[in-house]
Parts: sequence; structure tokens; C-alpha cells
Amino acid sequence: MTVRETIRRETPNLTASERKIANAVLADYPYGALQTIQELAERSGVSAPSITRFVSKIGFAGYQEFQRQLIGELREGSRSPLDLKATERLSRSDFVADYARRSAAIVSSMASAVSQEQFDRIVALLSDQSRAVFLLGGRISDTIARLLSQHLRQIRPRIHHLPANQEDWPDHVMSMRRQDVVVLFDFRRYQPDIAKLAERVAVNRRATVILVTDKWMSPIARHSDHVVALPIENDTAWDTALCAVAFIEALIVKVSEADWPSTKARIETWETVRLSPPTMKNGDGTDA
Amino acid sequence: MTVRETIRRETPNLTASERKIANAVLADYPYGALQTIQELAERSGVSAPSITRFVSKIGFAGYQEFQRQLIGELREGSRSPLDLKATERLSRSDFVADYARRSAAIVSSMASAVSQEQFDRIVALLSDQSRAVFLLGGRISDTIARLLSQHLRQIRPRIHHLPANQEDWPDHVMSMRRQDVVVLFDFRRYQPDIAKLAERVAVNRRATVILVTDKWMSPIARHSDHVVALPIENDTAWDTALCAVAFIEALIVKVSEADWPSTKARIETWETVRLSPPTMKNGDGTDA
DNA sequence: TCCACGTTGAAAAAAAATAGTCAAACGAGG
DNA sequence: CCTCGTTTGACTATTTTTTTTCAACGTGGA
Repeated sequence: MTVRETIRRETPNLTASERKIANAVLADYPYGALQTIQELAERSGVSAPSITRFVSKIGFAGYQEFQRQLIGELREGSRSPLDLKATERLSRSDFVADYARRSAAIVSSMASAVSQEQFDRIVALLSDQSRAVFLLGGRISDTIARLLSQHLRQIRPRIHHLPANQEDWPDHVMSMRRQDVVVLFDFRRYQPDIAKLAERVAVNRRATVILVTDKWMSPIARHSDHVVALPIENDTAWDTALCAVAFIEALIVKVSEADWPSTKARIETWETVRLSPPTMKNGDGTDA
Repeated sequence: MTVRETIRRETPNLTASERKIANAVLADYPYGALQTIQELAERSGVSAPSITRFVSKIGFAGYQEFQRQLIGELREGSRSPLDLKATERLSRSDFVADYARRSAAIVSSMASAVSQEQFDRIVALLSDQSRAVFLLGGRISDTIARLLSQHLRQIRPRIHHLPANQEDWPDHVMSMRRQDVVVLFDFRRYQPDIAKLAERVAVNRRATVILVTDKWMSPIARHSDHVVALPIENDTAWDTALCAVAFIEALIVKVSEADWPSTKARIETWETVRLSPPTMKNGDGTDA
């Protein structure tokens, strides 16, 4: 019986504070608990005596014995992944584990949905600072688009996240030049307004359109230069945005590496500016 | 420079007793040294003061720092089995596939960071429509928080996503009642403003605070009733939000299932309303 | 609303670990 | 064989850590 299992088993009997401790211990297991009581108390947000009560409640004679057991596990663990197997078997029945496993499968299937060549082309477009980048997503997917915007802003200038309100679009559209890049996110329940925007951008402004969508392909695809069709199915009532997130995070990594010194410098400047004035933020995260 | 190397390098300068200690430490490295001074002294066949002299001689401030260093090494070392392999193969030619694989691994590790019990408790809180729900995230994580808000809004009423601007918070905070739920997202580069909000909410309004953070634990943990500590490390310069997304999607599935007929009815109504008038959207996705 | 119970953290006590002191033991060189 | 310098461990002081005590607090039930 590992400490982890013991804690899991005792969870139902724990009080609120004790549960916080349990979380802190399990969150960074087992190293999180290889500290003094004080430090663990600090990290868990409870008092030191609560830690003592916690360890005795889950069946140890004292904090030291508890730590000794953890070190013992560590030592055993380095020999055989026994604990891992046990944990896995234990968690077969729960939803979280199951969901995690399924999600992982979907994420790994992303690789077959995006070819390396396509990825590289998109990275090249986004890394080219002579091109402005405009982003927009649908009702739900706009939050994903915004994740990309936020990160890109840290890496390079001229990132424009279009506001949700259609009426504000024309201004932005008019400022697009032919060499610019428009990244659209549109998953099923495709939105006509975005399709319209895409068409206008493609036809009138001739900007490069990158579309991130699902395998059923938003109608925007016909106006897009690059279409990334990601898996979104989950076997639940809800589609998953995981692949989209994984995809944009992969993009971020590569775009930032394209000119890392510049990225680093920019982030540092950014931090300085952010920290000095008492936070004066732009309300909705879009640029004006 | 590992402790082992340090010891090896210093060996020539050691006295007989000190060499005994060195042998004892290296013989069962690093576990042999993860004991009290007394035990190590016993095992080495020397006295406790010799141990003290030994550790200071090889350049540590004291026995504790020495042990801490060892634990640190252990922790670094343990990252290798899964991640190091991935890092090695982070090849240019197949970046997407590698990234997908690593991302999948991280997502599947989510299961060990979130226990089923904890998950169930959070689902119960969010499913309880008598509780209003307030959400907020940090600079980047707010987009994740927003994803949750968006979905929750489709499922149930009284979802309030706090605006990014701090000055608008007091209004919302004042409307919080004791039975309400506040969901905060805060990943490293923890933001003081959010911590302040959390404290005020916990102390003044006594609402239930759910914190989604990373294993280093945002200082908000101290004021939170439920702390979800997710893996975010990626071996890239950027932290990943994948687990956070997977987590909230899992939440969504279960919260929506808690009262599926009601959820379904609500979504249908929602669709009708959304499609009929020529889209009049709320600018930033927060409620007024 | 009030009461009884369980939970919590501050403070103090207890225990332990660690560092310091000093004299004895040891060994090298005379 | 003696002397000096080094090393060593018993003893002690100090610091740190852990545990216990106890009062206050919040919670849930009457």
C-alpha cells in the first residue's frame, strides 16, 4: 500500500483542511511532502498542526515516519514501477481517469491530422513579422483563438484579435494587406458571420487565410489557403477543443523559436511594462 | 554539479572518517543520505559531528541543505523516464508527431493529479443551480476560464465571468453570497490581483473557492476550498494549458449530465434565441 | 436563535536534530 | 620515546522541528 493509495482511500474521511493537504501532497508526489511540516503547511495553505493531524489520521505514527515511507517508496520505485501499475488498476473505474485516457488518445491522433509540412508552412507565415496577423473564432472557439492571440502577442508585434462584435470588423478588414495572415477558428455549428468575413477577406483583401476547423470542414474552407482539420470527437455530448489547444501550443513553441533572442527580449520588456504600473488592462483582451 | 560528483571531487582532501561517510553515502546513493545525521553516523561508523564537518567541508551550509540538494536531484532524475525520451526525439523532422505524443502523455497524467472524489465534489458544486458561479483567470488562463464560462452558460443560469478589469470586480464581489462558487484559474506567474480577489472573497463573502493551478500551487491555495493542481510542464519554454482544458471539458460533461433534460432544453432554447435575431452579441463575453 | 460538536490555528511544550566545544586519541616527525 | 598537530567523539548548547494543548471559530441540528 503506497502513501498515495492510502491518502486516496482515506479521502472521504478528511476534513476540508486535510483535503487541501492531501491535494498538495498528491499534486507533486512524493517530493511535495519531502519538506518540513512548515513548508508543506505553507504550500497547502493550512497550519502546521493540521499536517500532524493529517498524517496521524491516515495512519502514520508521525511526520517522520510518513516521510520515511515516502523515501522508501522512492527507493523501491527506482527499481520497479510497481506503484504505477497499482494506481492504474485502482483508477480503472473512475471517470476522470477514463476521460484523461480518452483525451490523451485524441491528442495523440492530432499528429495524423496535421502534416509536418502544413505545420511548417503555418509556422513560417506566423513567424514572418512583416505580415500582420488577424485572429477570430466562433462563439466557443474564439476563446481558443484568443489563447493563440495572447501568446503570439508575447512573441511578436502586429497581432490583432478581432472583436466579437461584427460591426467592428470592417475597420480591421480594411487595414488588411495582401501579405497579411488571417487565422480563423470555426468548429461545427459553423457561424455564417465568420464565413462571410472569410469570404470578404479572401476575395477583397487577398490576405492568406488559415482555417482551423474539424474534419467536417467549415464552409470557410473554400476561401482558405491552409485548412487544419482537427479531431474534436469525444464520445460525449460535447466536442473537445483539446486538439486545437495542442495545435496552437505547438505553433507557439515553433514560432517563438523562429527568432528566440527576439522573443526573449520581447517577453522581458513585456514583463517590465506589465509589472511597473498598477495594472491598467484592456478590458476585453482585444486590441482597440 | 551533483552531490555525487562533488563528493568524488573532494575525496582526496578527506580524512579517514570522512571517507567512511563518503562511502556510506555513495554506496546507497542518494537514499543512504536521506536519513537523520544520527542514522547516517551509525551506518558509517562515525560520530554525528563528523557528518556535520563532512557536509560543510564539501561545500554545503549544513546537513539540511545537503539533503535538500539530494531530493532536488531525485526529482530532476525522475522526470527522465517519460519526458527525457520525448525531449531527445524532439526532432525537427517530426515535430508535430512528437509534440502530439508528449501532449498526450501530459493529458493522461492528469488522472493522477485529480482524484475522482475531488472531481465529483466540484461537479456537485457546479451542478447546484442554487449557487451562482463566478469565474476568473489570470492573464493567459483567463481564456481557459472563459472556455468554462461559455460552456457552463449553455448548461445553467447564473454564470458570471468576471471582467478582466479589476475596477469592475467590487460590484460582482458584493453580489456573492455564501453559498456561491468562485472558480479561479491561476498558473505560474501567479497574479497578485487575483490572489487579492480570492482573499477578499474567502474572507468577506465566504463563498466556496475552487482553484485550478499547477503543482507549485498559487498562493491562492491558502484561501481555497478546493485546489486542483494540474501538470503544466512541457519541456518547452511554454507551459501547457492542455490539462486545464481537459479538466474543464470533463467537468462540462459531468455537469451537463447532472440534469441532462434541463441542459438539453436550455441548449435548445439558447439556439432558438441565438439564431432568430440577426446576432446581437455581448461584446467581451462577460455579462453586464 | 441557541447549543453542541467538530475543526482549526496560535502558542507553548516537547522532542529532535544540528552545531559547537573541548579533551582524548592518534600518528608523524623529531 | 617524546612532542606537536590533526582528527575524532562525548558532551553540551542552540536551534529547529514536531507535537500537544487549548481557546475560538464555524457548522449543522434542535
